[in-house]
Amino acid sequence: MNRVTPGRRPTLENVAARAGVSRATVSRVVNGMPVNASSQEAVRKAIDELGYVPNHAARTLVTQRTELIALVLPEPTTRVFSEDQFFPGVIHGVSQELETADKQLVLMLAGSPRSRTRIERSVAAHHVDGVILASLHGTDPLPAALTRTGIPVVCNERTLGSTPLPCVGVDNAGGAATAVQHLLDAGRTRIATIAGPQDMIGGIDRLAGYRDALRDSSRRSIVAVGDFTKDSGEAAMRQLLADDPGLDAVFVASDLMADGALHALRVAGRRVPDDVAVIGFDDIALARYTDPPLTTVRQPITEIGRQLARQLLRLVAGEDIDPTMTLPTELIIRESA
Amino acid sequence: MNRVTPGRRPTLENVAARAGVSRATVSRVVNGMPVNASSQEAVRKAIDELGYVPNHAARTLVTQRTELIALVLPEPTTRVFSEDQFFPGVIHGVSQELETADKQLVLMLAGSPRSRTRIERSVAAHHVDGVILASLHGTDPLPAALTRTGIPVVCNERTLGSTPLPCVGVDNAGGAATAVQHLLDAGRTRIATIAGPQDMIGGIDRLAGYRDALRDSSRRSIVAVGDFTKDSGEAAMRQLLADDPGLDAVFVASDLMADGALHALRVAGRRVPDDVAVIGFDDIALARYTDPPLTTVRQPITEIGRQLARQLLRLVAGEDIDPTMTLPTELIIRESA
DNA sequence: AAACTCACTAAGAGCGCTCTCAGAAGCGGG
DNA sequence: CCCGCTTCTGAGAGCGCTCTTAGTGAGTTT
Repeated sequence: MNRVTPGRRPTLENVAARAGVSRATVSRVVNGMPVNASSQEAVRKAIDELGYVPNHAARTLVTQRTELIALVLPEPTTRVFSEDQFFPGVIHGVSQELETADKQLVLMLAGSPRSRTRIERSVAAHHVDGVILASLHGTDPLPAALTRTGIPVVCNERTLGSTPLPCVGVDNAGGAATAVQHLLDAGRTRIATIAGPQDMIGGIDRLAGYRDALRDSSRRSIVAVGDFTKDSGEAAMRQLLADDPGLDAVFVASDLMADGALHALRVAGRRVPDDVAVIGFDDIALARYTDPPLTTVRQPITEIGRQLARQLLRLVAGEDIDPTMTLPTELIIRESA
Repeated sequence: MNRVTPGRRPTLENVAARAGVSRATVSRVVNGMPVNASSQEAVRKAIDELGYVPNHAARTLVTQRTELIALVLPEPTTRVFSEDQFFPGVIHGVSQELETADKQLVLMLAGSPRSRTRIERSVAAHHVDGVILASLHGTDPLPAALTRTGIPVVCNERTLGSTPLPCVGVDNAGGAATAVQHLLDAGRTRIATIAGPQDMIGGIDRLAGYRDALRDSSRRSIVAVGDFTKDSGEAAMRQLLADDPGLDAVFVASDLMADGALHALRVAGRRVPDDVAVIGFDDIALARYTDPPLTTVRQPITEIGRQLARQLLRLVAGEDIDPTMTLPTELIIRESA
């Protein structure tokens, strides 16, 4: 029975019959392996006429490759759907790179415990060839669980937990230090910081960079902690002003918090940058529109996504990679400092 | 050979051998069909001990279902990675709904022509069970191409082209009319609008709603057109002020454009809402932070995503659905009008 | 006690593809 | 003119699962 059953998609078998060759030959043509020109032609013709498209599941079953890459996002964090555009940027970079490799992107939001179980099951079932993990908190058990499945995993920012994972991050400490140095160079003397959450690499390292730069200059550190949201930045700024009304600069660990800080400063009657200089971190779209436009440390978000995908693809292909990759940041000078 | 080959994942066969039953029985247990309690127990035990996870590809091959749903986003539009948070919201809703149905989300960005071909091929290969199409421009050939594959497709906003597609949208015209009515009720007499692009449903219908409401009140319409971006809103506002310096209200077809308009008004020395009242559309996060906070027409973005997924799942399950679904909007009154 | 029903389970045939392996065909050299 | 060599092609065996079709044994009826 090699007739094309109506209502059913044509198979390799049908194409082979129509072209007068064997299944194997059709398979070779489809996969670009060397085949006699005349059969090649016959097969192509048959494929066109039949509108044949290879069945993905059947291919996966034998090759053991799904051509699917999962991007796992920890949904409940403030970042996923916040204004900072971090995840859209990463998605953009990842999907660019996957496109050139002809893989598809499966988006998995790790919100509820239920969804985490689902993700683990799905990965264990070899539903995907590899996993990109984004911005997990230190205590998260997901990396360990996924590593156990044997599927390649990469992560943005190094993991805080005990499971070491290949990762690509940005030079948080270096970027922060550059920002603080810029403030020092401008003659600022009482430089505070609004740090991010201390259970995330970004929060920790940016604070460390701030401290490093200040220590070198033997000035006192003045620290408040936020959670990367605008509101928390505003609150932290008020706190700092209360603690040290004489501060003349503040390095803020995220642009969103910096926006909040600018607000608090305005309310407190301080002029930016005249009275207080402000530098943010991230260079999100908003940074160009704050009042005044925000001087900030840019992190190459799309590039992070791209490299994440590239590293993972290497792993999937069985190549060795350098387990840590750090991308440079860049100080973007606008008007707030 | 029913031994578990090392380095290879256990199969149904292995589980069956270990539990002392047939493959079919294991399959029944896995799929929750009625099975004798004792064999059930034995099978569960064997599954646990072996760490068995069903092979997805094999199952797909026979059931013809992939449990995958594609979300196709037209990448080059201004919206995908802009600040308006539309797509993140839709993704959120979609993935919520897919989670309850135990399906996975495949994200496809339709940017380059190459990527569109890839999407078509992928869908034609039955790589996914259904497709959600978001915000396509009227001239896009993708809906027609996808419909041809026989895979269920739903779309947000009705399509402008010739291919009618099941869709879920919001009451753009109604929302716009409500906003304009609110301005009329407040005694405004010269009400302008900044419309969105006229090749997108949102742009067209919101303008239509504005016109409807104004026609009923027999006032003149004053129209400028933007492209949903902040900059275009600012430019359009300047244009309107030049055209009719006496206007006392403006309905803007998106919050992002409204933010730009507020800026232009401030620069022109008009007070909001005293001199000019402003109403936006969307109710994005930013709307609460503009100066003054923006009165706007909220569209239930997450709910759109949820309903999109729900409609598609019905289609995939072979059920009939009402091809058009319109969700209500809500006027959120803040300080700009 | 024999016949018959009923609830399960076992066996086996695919699903559509890849890939190994052996055989066919083409080709120059002895 | 035949043999060994290379290059292609075809047949067939799976990949791991579902689902239909028989078949088994226990329980019920007459």
